[in-house]
Amino acid sequence: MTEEQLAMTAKALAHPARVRIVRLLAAQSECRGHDVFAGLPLAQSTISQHLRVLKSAGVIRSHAVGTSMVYCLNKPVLEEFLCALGEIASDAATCDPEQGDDR
Amino acid sequence: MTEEQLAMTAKALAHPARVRIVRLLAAQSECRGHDVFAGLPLAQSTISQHLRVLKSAGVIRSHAVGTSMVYCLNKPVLEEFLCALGEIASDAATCDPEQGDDR
DNA sequence: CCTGTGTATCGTTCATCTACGATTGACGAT
DNA sequence: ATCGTCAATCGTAGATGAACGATACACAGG
Repeated sequence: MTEEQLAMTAKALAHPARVRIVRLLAAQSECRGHDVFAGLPLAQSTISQHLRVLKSAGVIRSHAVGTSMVYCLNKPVLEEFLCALGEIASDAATCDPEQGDDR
Repeated sequence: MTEEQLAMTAKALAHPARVRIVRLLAAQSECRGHDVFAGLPLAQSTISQHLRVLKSAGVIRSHAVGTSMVYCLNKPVLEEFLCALGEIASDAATCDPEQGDDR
């Protein structure tokens, strides 16, 4: 995974409202738009925007059901992201103590 | 981990230059400032700023050695982040096909 | 046909991010 | 003392993000 791709996915997750959405979707598998809108203390238009960000990063997917939308996590994308980061982390030696921060 | 904390760490990783830095540090354990500055096609001041972002999110640590700085990953922080996200992802059912995106 | 519901999009405002050059401050070496 | 090196910080310009209300559109129900 390139640095751009990693950064893109991270950016999609870089806002509390979006993390919340991801958690909602994880908790209930498929989730109607109304439930998402009701699950956050934000205007509908704002949430719609967050959904778009998540979707264009590939973190979630959506499809219409009747008159409304259903959103769900795109698990593979999330997993690939975790995997790529995990590899980086496991490469790292556990840079020991020397404890404090200086300067 | 709260949504804010998750989002904060994600935000720290939400820029290609910062992902790059994290990769550099993972690759060489401890890394002199000069090497970081040389490893990216950006001005020194810009890189220094990115380092600060990573550091204040707790993703990296630093200490002075002689006249220069040494940076290293803060592995536990990275791991906690991965772990928290991993739990979310594993909660999620694999929201099947219905394939396409609509609307 | 009119109305309401469910979402997306537009336009705007304010805040934050990114990048840079210039500057600063600490330290070593000459 | 003077200079060069290393890294952080300042100040600024331009880009992007976040939030909102208003509006637009598709469709279902009456």
